[in-house]
Amino acid sequence: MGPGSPVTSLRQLHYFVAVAEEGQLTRAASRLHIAQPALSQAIAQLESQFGVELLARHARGVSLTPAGEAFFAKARDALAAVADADLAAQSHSRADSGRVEWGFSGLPPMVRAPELFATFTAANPQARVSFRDLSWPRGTTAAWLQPVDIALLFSPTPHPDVEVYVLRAESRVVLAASTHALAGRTELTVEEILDETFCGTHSALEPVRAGFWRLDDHRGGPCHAIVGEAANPQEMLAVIASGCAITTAPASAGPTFGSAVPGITAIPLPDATPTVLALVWHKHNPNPLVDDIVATARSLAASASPTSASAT
Amino acid sequence: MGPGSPVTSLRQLHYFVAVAEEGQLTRAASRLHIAQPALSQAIAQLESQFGVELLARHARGVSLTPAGEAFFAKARDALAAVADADLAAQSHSRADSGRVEWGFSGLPPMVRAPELFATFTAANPQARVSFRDLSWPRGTTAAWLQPVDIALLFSPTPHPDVEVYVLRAESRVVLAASTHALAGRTELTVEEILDETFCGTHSALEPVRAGFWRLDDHRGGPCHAIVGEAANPQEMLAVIASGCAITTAPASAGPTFGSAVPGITAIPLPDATPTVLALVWHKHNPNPLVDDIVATARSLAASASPTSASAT
DNA sequence: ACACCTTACGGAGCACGTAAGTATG
DNA sequence: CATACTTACGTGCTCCGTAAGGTGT
Repeated sequence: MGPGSPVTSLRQLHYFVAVAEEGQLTRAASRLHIAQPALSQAIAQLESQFGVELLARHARGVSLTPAGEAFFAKARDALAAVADADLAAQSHSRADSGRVEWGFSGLPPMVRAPELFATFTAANPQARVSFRDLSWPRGTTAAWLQPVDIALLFSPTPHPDVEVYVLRAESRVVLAASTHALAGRTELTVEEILDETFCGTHSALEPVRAGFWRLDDHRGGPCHAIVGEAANPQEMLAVIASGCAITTAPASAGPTFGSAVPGITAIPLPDATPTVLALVWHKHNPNPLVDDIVATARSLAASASPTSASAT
Repeated sequence: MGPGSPVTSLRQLHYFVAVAEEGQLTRAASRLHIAQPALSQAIAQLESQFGVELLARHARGVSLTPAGEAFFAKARDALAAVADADLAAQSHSRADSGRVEWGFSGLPPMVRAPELFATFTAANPQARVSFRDLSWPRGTTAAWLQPVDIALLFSPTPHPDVEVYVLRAESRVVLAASTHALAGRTELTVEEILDETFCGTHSALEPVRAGFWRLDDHRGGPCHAIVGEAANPQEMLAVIASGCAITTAPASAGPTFGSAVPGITAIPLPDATPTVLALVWHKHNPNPLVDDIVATARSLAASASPTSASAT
């Protein structure tokens, strides 16, 4: 709008944010899959456009000037806003062409909820479904499921923009390496394992979610010992299998993981608070197939046992 | 972040927003200063990236599909966020190089507040000042003064991110054409002119601000007759000079306008609620010269009469 | 017949990669 | 001397403008 405004390009914003996050041009360049001199040029161009030094160069890399800090914060917001616009358009694209994208974390929808999935696909044979592994929720639930139409999630954190429909409650099991001291047990109590070493999760995870699987709610506080920084179920399994930590998991995940990874056993933990498996989706999602999925889930619950499922 | 995301360019966002606002490719292209086929290509590219029709083409132009509507809203937000990042960097640029940009509407700072301006420039001879005519505030006060460091504004609307320092209160005058029925009067009362035809303002102006100058606060409601849609003082003067409407204005503007535009007279309106002239600037503005200006204003007020000015 | 949008094609600018140069600990 | 950033230069891509082709009122 304003005459003579420098009008930065999105490319510059992406590049600058990468550099700010990495603290080094060389590493940022490799993350961006471009040559390092190209990045150097792009940043120089950005600085000359504004007439400010955004980066302070020193031998070990670069750091942000005050101006750089301010611009960094705004640039991240701007990129998020652009991504949001992108995703809105893609969502409509799927809605218009009869496609629907499921999000999940760990095990795919047809394993987590076979009846629901089978019933839906049988009733909508023309619908083209696709899947995306979302790892674990970082930031809010709304941000997490932004790239998909609907997702399956254990014990979702409520969010004003997100609708939730609970499919079922599940008891929990302890996952431990076969070499672990607890591996021989056929059943455990929460009391017995509160002081065990648990597997840690990525720092960007919602603390309340991360703590749930480590029994923080039973203990009333954080674990005494945490090992690892898993960002998704696969990484966590690796830590568990190595024998240095344990975790809890939904009961339905036990057999699958136990058979998939030879070195891991699942031990029932009946007195832990159960976890709930839920469908989550954005309010005002334009995709009619999302409504179909939820309707399918509702009718399944009604036909199975009229009071077993509830909506929020 | 997400693999395989279409990553729209800022250029596409600008183009799409222009088309959506104009409702026509041809007009949008001329507004963007590009040829119309280039726009057609760019929009087509955007649509093929997403796989949705954003625009419905018909003979008289284009309209937005539901997907287009959703994307339009997000695209505007994204562009605003990018512009915000731009302006933050520019603000730091001025701060680092000893420059400061004044915003104003109508008459420049050295006319509105000569002492303040002269004292500041005398004390900071090395400071390079620049000016920008911001027309009248559209949207919030914060958005209005985004492109500048500090601005002079009559009766600013409060905003949580904006600091205000009141310089002085001013009585108001009526501006009318020399041919107007009221032109012969040497003084008027609010009562006498409540039912006059007033000059209208651009629809995007804050209603509370626009109404103030049409005496809505005295009348307790909107004018009975409004003519014109002025977006800035110059356009309003044109309407006034044409004789079909009147307006109120700060007393200090009367002599200037009266002498600048021969066909206009200013008539005192002593019983109207006074207007206040204030400095406004963003909280956390990084430019030290902004603090200098405010400090100068404070010390001037203190030396003139210890209780005449106040800060909020 | 007019107004608007689309397709076709050639040219200019720019962003990238490779290679050589500079500074700092 | 190793690491990290900068400058130099050639190339390919993309975006734009001109020109010609559609389509509905």
